[in-house]
Amino acid sequence: MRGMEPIDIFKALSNETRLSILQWLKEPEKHFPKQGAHLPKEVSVKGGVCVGDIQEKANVSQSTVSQYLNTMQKAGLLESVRYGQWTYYRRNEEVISKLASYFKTEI
Amino acid sequence: MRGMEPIDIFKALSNETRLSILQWLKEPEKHFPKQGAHLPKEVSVKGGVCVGDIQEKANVSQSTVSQYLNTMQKAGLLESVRYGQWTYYRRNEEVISKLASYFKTEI
DNA sequence: TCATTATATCTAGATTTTCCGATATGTCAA
DNA sequence: TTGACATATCGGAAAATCTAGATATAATGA
Repeated sequence: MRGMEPIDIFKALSNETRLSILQWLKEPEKHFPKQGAHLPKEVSVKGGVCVGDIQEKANVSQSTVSQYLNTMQKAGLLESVRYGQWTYYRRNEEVISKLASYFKTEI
Repeated sequence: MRGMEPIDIFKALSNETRLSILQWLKEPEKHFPKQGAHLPKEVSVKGGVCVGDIQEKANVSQSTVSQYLNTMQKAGLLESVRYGQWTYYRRNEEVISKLASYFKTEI
């Protein structure tokens, strides 16, 4: 994780769907009831949701959601873990809380 | 001032120059030494800086800075006061602090 | 090995944003 | 009035972003 780039983060947040995804991932169990269905229970991807589940909820094409998630990851808002054929995305709380302080002090 | 629209705010912040303007206006006396030069001293436009001074510092065309300021005002980040032939822009601290709480609680 | 499933990447047309020069509007002072 | 100055708005070419379909990659299981 390189230094936070506020501009890239703001660009990532400048889209209704991407902003929603970030908010959904605050409470994955609430917004993605089937969460973790594919995971054997000894594996934990805490807070992570797979691309397909996010796509279904976001209601955009598969390529679009994949690109959205990539954009958000490059901005630092999300991180991903691959497990088998699934990629689980979750919030990068460290960056997000840095962003909140940036907001308070710099904006 | 209508309800805050986070997306519009993030769009407004997704530009290096606009973001700088917002930050410059945190400390106008520091970044705009000639601040208020046109104002008779009985008139106070506290924290406000005129378009020309902002343009000079931002180093973009007059029409561009005017549009930037308008964008930021529509997003709620700035407010303007006209005095004679000058328009003074300053931060809308109320909206900005609402935004900071929005950030903490919703993002 | 092969078919299937999940995700990523490539490509491109449509849409939006950027940013300027030109021009309009508004204010002041002579 | 008129001319000079400050700012706003208009119009448009270029650049960036959006979003999807097509295709590639990777993992799984039969």
